[in-house]
Amino acid sequence: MLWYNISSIHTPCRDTATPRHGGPAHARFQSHDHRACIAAAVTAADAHCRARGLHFTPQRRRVLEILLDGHRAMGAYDILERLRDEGLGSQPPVAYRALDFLVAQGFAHKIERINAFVACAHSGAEHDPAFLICRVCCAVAEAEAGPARTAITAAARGAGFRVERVAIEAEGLCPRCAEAA
Amino acid sequence: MLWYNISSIHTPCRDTATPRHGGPAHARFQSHDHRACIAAAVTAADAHCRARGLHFTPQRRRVLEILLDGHRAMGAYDILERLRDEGLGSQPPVAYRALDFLVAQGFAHKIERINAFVACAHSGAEHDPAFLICRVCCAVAEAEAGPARTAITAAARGAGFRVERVAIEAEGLCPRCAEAA
DNA sequence: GCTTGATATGTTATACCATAACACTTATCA
DNA sequence: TGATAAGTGTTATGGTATAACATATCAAGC
Ligand SMILES: [Zn+2]
Ligand SMILES: [Zn+2]
Ligand SMILES: [Zn+2]
Ligand SMILES: [Zn+2]
Repeated sequence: MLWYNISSIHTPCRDTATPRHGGPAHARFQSHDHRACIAAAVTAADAHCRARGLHFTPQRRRVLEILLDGHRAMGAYDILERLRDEGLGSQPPVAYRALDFLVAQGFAHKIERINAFVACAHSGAEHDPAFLICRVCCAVAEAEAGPARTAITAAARGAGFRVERVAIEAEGLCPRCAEAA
Repeated sequence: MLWYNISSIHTPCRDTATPRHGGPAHARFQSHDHRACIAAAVTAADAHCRARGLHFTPQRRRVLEILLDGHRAMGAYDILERLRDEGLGSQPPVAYRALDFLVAQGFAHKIERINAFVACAHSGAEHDPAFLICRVCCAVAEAEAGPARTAITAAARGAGFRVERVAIEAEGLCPRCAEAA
């Protein structure tokens, strides 16, 4: 189970601090080599693209690194801000194009509930993600949705609907906030 | 299984016609008394509010009627347009407040994937909705998500996460578009 | 009735999210 | 090396949602 925080959404998390690796709150990797974990994910993405003849361009790579580095769900404009600071782009389409690519390749996921993006916790391996979103602190975790996906796919088949993708997003209380309440 | 169409979203359904009851496409109620079905849902909402001391105000009632009448997923601004035409409100908060109320009471659902709202197909009875969204024609159906919800709730419990609400939204091909393909 | 607090509405302004469109560059391959 | 596809830079705009504050309405107790 991976925990991320999101930085800038409407409510109730506008004022949420933006924890980094080793920071407060729901960071899961309290004592791992985050630099190495970023490198591993980027390397995996690189190999994936190389094998398929896709262009893992500097911009796309950098956006993935930013998502991995933040280790939390981020809005497209959060990412754009980082890119701008680094001179890698200044207009929304720059961020959205890179994010579209990363999502299409499975290196990142979009969380519809909060209009945010998060690096995949599984290095692009085939999987069915579900997201657990804390309504108090806005931390986000990626969980396995295999059984739930199977259930909804079966239900849909009964209605003649052919499922291609499933978004499962649960809202509730993360362990920390549940304990505080 | 209930089918709705949505009227104004980004892609790929910008140009989608806005089917009404008895109209084309995925309307389920091809031969029922839609006027009566609207009345029944409104009456149920009225009773629900009366029992709880909630104010089922004319605005809220009218927004529910609009959703029921359209019999499809609608954006907040679609609804606002209707309200404006009828002299019942002209600014975004008017629509959003009514929608927030309806969603909170279970009379309507929000579909995150397409930023749209739809009248509940079960007159507010306790249930776990999942939505099936056709990526070609943007039709939307409400299905039962009980087993899937159970699965994801169990998975979350394993992570110490306490689930309160689950949004399950499947994207794929509706029967009609699957057949056409 | 009148006060009072809670709830709902009217309105302005603004913030936030996402894409269309077009010019230009870079990569790929025959 | 010319043709084609893919990626990037940039401007402008469209679509979604809320903050904030003034006003009105409702419900309950005095
Ligand atoms: Zn993932
Ligand atoms: Zn939390
Ligand atoms: Zn009907
Ligand atoms: Zn369809």
